[in-house]
Amino acid sequence: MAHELAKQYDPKQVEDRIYASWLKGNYFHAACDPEKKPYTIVIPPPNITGQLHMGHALDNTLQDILIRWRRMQGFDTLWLPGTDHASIATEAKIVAALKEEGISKEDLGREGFLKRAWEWRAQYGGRIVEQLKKLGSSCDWERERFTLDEGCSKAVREVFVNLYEKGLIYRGERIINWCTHCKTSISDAEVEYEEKDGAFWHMAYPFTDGSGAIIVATTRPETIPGDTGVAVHPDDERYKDLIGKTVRIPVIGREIPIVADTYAKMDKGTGAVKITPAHDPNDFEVGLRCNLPILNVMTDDGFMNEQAGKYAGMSLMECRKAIVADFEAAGALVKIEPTKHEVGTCYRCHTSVEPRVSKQWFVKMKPLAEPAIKAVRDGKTKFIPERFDKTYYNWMENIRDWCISRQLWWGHRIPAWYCDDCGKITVEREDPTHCAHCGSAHIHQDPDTLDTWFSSALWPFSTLGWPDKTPELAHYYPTNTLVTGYDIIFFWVARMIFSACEQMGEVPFDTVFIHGIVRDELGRKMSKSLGNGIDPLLVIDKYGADALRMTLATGNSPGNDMRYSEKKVEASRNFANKIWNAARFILMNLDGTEKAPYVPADLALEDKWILARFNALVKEVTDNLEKFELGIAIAKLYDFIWDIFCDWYIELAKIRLQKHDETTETAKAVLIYVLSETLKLLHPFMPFITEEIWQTLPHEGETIMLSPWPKFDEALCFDAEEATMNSIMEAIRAIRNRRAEMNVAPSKKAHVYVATEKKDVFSAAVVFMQRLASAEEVILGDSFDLDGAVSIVTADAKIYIPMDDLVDFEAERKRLQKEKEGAEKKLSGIQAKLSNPGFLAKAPAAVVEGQRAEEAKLIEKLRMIEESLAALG
RNA sequence: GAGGGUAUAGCUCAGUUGGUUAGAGCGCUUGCUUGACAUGCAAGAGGUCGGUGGUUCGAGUCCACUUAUCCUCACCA
Repeated sequence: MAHELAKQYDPKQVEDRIYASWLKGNYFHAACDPEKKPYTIVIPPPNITGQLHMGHALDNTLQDILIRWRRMQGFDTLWLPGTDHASIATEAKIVAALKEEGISKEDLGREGFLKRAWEWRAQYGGRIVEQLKKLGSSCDWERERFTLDEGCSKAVREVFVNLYEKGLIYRGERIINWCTHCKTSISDAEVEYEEKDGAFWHMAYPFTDGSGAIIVATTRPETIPGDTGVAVHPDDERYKDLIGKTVRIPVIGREIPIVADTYAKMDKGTGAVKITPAHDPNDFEVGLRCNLPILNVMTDDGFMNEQAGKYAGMSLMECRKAIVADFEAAGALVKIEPTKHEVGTCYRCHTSVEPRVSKQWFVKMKPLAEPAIKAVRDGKTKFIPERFDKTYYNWMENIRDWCISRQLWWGHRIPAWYCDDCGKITVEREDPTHCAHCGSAHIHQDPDTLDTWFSSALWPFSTLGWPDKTPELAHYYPTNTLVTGYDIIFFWVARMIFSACEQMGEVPFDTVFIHGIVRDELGRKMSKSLGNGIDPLLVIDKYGADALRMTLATGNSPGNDMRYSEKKVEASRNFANKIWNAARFILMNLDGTEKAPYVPADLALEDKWILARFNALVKEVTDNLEKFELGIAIAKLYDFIWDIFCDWYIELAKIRLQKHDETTETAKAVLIYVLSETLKLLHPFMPFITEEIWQTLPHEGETIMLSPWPKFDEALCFDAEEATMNSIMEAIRAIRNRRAEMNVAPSKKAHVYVATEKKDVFSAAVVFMQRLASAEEVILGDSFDLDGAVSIVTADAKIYIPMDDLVDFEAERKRLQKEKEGAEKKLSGIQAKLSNPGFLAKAPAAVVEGQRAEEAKLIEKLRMIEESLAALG
C-alpha cells in the first residue's frame, strides 16, 4: 500500500485523536504492581482558580518527559495529578463574584458560602485539568486528587491532631502579618516585600516632668496612637538617666515610660525608638520584655479603631497625614527625612501587610526543621541544580513559627473546639460532642481554616492514601522526582520535606528538579498587570503541543529562567514537519509488506555508520535524561534527526531505494529501524507526532508509549565504518564547498579524480559523490597530472575537478595559500604541544595519540597543498 | 545587610568529569523547482567566551579579585 500523507504536518488532525486513544487504552494508569520497580511523580497541584500559563506548561512538560521515559524503561510509573483548593485565592474570587451580585459572604453565611464555593469548584475546577491534557500530560487521571477531598482532609486532620498532641501546634497571641484586603492572617512566606517611597518622621516626645523632650523617628506615624513606650539602649550614656522617666505622646496626650532594651541601637537614628507592641514584630518583643501594654489601634480592614481616639474611622493613610499635620501644628515634628522602604505586601493581592497582634494557631518549627535539614544534608533528597540546597538550608535554619490559621471559610476548618464552661481546648480526630476536659456539651469549633500550604505539604503521602496503609502508599512512597520552580521552594518543597520527615519518618522524594520561570521575549516576567503573558493553549492551537513542548524542553537548563519567543516555537514546528516528511518519504517507499523493525544482516557501509551513530545517541540521550539534562538530550535528538539522519543517511539511502534490487530491502529495513527507534527516543519530548508516525510504520505493540526504550547495543558499534564515512563526508563537503565558491550550478556535473591511498574507502564513495557532490564520473587513482583542474585537499585524498574555463588561477593560488597558512598555524600549535615534555608526561595517552594523528594528517595535507601550488606554477 | 544567579556570534541560548579547529536556532550573504520537506537543500560570513590575575602540560570550563545585570532572603526605628 502506498501511504498518502499530507505534505505538511498538521497537529490539529492528530493530537486530540491520539490523546483520546491513549486514554482509551488506559496507558496512563499505574497498576501498582509490587513486582515492578516504581517511579513516581506527584504533580504540583495547580490552583482550581488557575488557567494554564507558561509556567504550568514548562513544569508539566518536564514531568511528562520524565514519566514517559521511565514508563518506556519499564518502571511502574505513577504520575499523580490533582488540584489545590487555594483557600485565599479561591475565596477572593468567590467574594468578588458575590460582590457583583451585591452580596457579601456574611450575607450568605458560612454554609451558604461553602455551597457556592463547591459549586464554583465543580464548574471551574476541571478547567485546568483539561488544559493539562491538551499538553499531552500522561497523568493517571483515575487517581486525580483534590487537597480538600475526603482523603486529603483526613490526612490534614490526622497531622493537625498529631502535631497538637506532640505540642508542636499551639494557639497563641502573637504578632502576625495581617492582610487588610483579604482580612486574614498570612504566614511570613506569604509576605512579599516591595520597595516604596517613605520617610522618617522625627518626633519630639516631651518629658512629663517638663525637662525637655526625647526625639524618636518613625516610618509609620499612624501607629503613634498605639505607642506604649520609648526604648533606649541600657548602655547609652545620653539616655541612661532618663530610663524610668515618662514622656507624653504629643497630641494624643497619653503618658508612656522610657524603658531600657538592647533592641534600641545607639548608633541608629537618635538612639531612642518608640515602641508600638501591637503593630510591629520587634516592638512586640520589646513590649514583652519590658512589660509594656499592647494597644491595638487598627481594625481588621485597615482603619483606625476607637482606641485611636480622634483618628478613629480614618484609613491608615488618612491617619498618617492627620497625625503628621497635628504634630507639626503642635511643634512636635522635628524633621522629615525621605527614604526608600521595603514594605511588606500580601502575595495574593499586594495590599500592604499590617503586622498586628492576634490570637492564631502556629506550628513550632525548630523541632520540625532539624530532621528536615539533616535529611537533605545526608543526601536523602537532592536538589537539581545543587545550589538550591543553600536556599533551602538558609530558609530552614532561620525559620520562625508558622502561622497556620486563616480567617477564611474555604479550606480545612481547624479541628479545635473551645469549651464555653471551662475555656479549655479540645482537639480530636473525630468531631467531639463534649469538652475533653470538663465534659461540658457547650463547646464550639474554631471558625478559622488552615493555610492552604498546610494541606499541600502533605500532598506526596495524602494522595497515596495516608493515614491509611494503602498498597499505593507502600509501593509508590517515597516518590522519586518533584518537579517545580524555584519560586516555590519555601512555600511548598521545604514544607513537604519537614512534614514527611515528621509524619512518615522518610523524605517525600529523592530528587527535587528545579526549573526557572518562563519570561517574555524581553526577559520580563509574564504577568497579568503587564499583559505580556502568552497563553500556551493559543500556542498549541497554532503550532501544536509537540512544538510547544519541544521549545520549552530545548531552552531548559535546570534552575535557569528562559525566554519565550514565537520564533523558537516556529523552529520546533519546523522540526516536527521535518520528521513528518522524513517519515512520509520512507512510507512512500514501502509497500505494506514490511516486517516490524529489525536490523538486516547484509549491512552496507552507510547502514553501519547510521546504526553506530544511532547507538551512540541512545547512550548519550539516556545518560542525559538520567542526569536531568533534558535540554541537552533534545538538542542531540534534533541534530541526529535533522543533520545525520535526514541530510545524510536518507540521501544516501535514496541510491539503493531507486535501484529496486536486493540492496533496496536492506536500505528500507534500516530506514524503518532507525526511524522507529529514534521516534522512541523522541517520544517523551514530542509524544503526539511520534505516536502518529510510529503507528503508520511497521510496528509491534499497541502504542509507542509502552514500547521498550532503546538500549545501547555492543553489536552496533562500527568504528571502522564510522571513520570511513567521516572521510567520505569530508570529501563531499569539500567538493560542494569548492563548487559553491566558484559558483558552479549543481546541475553542471563534473568529472572527479580522487588520488588516494585509501582506494577501498573511496570506491564506496563513488556513488555517494555522484549523488551528493554533483559528480558525473569518479575516477580513483594513485596520482593524477591534470592541468587546469581545481584541486581539493582532504585528510585522506587529493581531489581534482577539471574545469578549465571556470578556474581563475590567481584566485586558486590565493585560496591554496590561505589554506596552507591555516594548516601551518594549526600544525605549529600541535607541534608545540607535542614538544612540551609536561604535556607528554601528564596528558592522558589517548589525548597525546589524538594529537599525533592530527599532526600526521596535517603534514600530509600540507604536502598535498604544496603539490597543488607547484602545479599551478 | 546576607546569600545566589547570569555574562559565550547581530539576537536567543547550549556547551556534561578541564583535552583536537567553541556549537545550535533565528537573523544575514550566495546559490538551488537535487521526484520527503521552500516549515526545504547546499555553501558562507560572523566569537581575543565581561575584565584582571592565578592553578594546570592544557581553562569558556577550576580558584581569587573586579565590573555589569538580575533574583532571593533579612525585624532594622
